[in-house]
Amino acid sequence: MKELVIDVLEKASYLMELAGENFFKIRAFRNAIRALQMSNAEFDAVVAADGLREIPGIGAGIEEVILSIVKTGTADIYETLQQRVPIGLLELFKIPGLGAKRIRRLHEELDITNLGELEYACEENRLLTLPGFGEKSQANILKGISELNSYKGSFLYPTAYAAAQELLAEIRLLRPFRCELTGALRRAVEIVGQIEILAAGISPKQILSEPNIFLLEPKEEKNTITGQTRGGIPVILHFSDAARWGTDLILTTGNKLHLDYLLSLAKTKSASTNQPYLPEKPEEADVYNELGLDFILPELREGLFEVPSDEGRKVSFPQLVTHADFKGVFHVHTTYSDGIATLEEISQHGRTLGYSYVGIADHSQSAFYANGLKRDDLLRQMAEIGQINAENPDITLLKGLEVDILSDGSLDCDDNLLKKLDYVIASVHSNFRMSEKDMTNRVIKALSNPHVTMLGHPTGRLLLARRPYPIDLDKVIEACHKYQVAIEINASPRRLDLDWRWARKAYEKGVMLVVNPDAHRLAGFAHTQYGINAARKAGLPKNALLNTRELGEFKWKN
DNA sequence: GCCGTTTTCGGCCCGACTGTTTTCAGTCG
Repeated sequence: MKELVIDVLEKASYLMELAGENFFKIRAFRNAIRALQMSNAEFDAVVAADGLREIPGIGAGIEEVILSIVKTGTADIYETLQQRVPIGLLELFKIPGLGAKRIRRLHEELDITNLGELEYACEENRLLTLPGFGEKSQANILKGISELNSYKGSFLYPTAYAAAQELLAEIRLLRPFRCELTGALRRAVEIVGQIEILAAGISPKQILSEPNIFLLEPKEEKNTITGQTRGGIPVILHFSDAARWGTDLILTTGNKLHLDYLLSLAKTKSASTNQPYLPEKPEEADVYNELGLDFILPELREGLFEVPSDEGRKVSFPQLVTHADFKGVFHVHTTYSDGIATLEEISQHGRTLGYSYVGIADHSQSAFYANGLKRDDLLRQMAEIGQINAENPDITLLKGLEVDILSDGSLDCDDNLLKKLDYVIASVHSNFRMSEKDMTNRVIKALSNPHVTMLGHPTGRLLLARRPYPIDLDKVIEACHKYQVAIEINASPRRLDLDWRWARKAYEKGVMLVVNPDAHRLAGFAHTQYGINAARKAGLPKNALLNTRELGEFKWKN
């Protein structure tokens, strides 16, 4: 319900911008949305207890709107706005460089009402006729549209995973012999195109006739059922049986390169067809054993690190890192900058999670948009951390800072202050459009500062939203090794940056890695698991991650 | 529209960059 409310409020706020409503009214809506997103309280319970007004940012007006959405699924203000502004214009906000004012002009002067019409107008050079729009704007818009199109049909891991778990639970109620998640989700890939599930001891017919299993446009085909979830995520249900469960689980888990590798080790089925095949076995491990391999974890099956470069040699992995190995996490934002949890709450939460330390790292001063910490704020925060630590001997909050790397590679905080901190994360948050060479030099210069202990989200990518900025990661990794700086695997499911493919390279070069939740609220601590998934995909053992060190075992610099 | 008072109306986050201008509006983080 909370998701629906936020969705309607968000759309309404964008429509208000396009309708030219009062700027501060729009901001009030945005603040209310943020307050709802950040609220840890159970939304339905708050509504039931008539407690919406107690959330700061929600007053009488927005309360009424929310209650209407809860009751009817929509609100008058939203319906009225839709009469005034074409809803298709909302997509245009996703194009970099387009905001409300320019979108409004595209609508009023070129009669554009959706993404398709805008693309067509660009192709006909009609944007050039508008004052304020030039060739570069038009080219950038076209580029933005083609990027958006390339994201279609892709879903972030957590979105697909949550929907898949729901579906799995519904199917398991029918008591199949076995039923498991498979495909890219089982391999914990950060972006997936579909949900795949393998079931045994149940027929397609049984599933199709079960009213509680929701599938949009279900189709039965060649021993599979395809369809979509409510959220429009494509689903494939595969069917197997007990005798060849292991084989089918491997075949559906993939990926193709991994299967090609397995097939290259397999026998040919018959001399006449010359087709290799995987042995039919009830368990996955039996198949691998038959091929002369140890069991390979699903996360590693990408046809990359698990495949030996020299034919005939076996690759073996050490025990991969798990959350149980974690002693603590770093990179947590608080109410001092743009987080919503207090230091006290974070300390308590860290203890609940069984951590012995939690690293605080708010934004530095130049991050105005995030209420970055000025010198005095930082000193005040450090004092408060000292106090909380004194009162809670079993968990330690570490004094840190996520300092902005400025355009020239200098840091947004002076060295005298930095040296007072337990650790420092350096991150790029501005001026992304630099040449690869300049960006690489910028970051390496920041790494050379002796107080920097970690490099934050090294490529700035936002999955399905923003491409990484150009940067020579080989050189950056080399510099991290030289200056003894750890590289962050940012566990936000939208970032997962450093990418696991590169994390493997950094590990092989002897660079320390660290999974950072980049939490802005208590619930954000749960993102750590996505970062661990990435670390496991990179084949990292416990000792590759700083998080598995005990407090006092950090050796930042030699 | 929300908030907090100087209690019923005034203030509400800022600076850099881009592409377009020819001095600046719009966007972004």
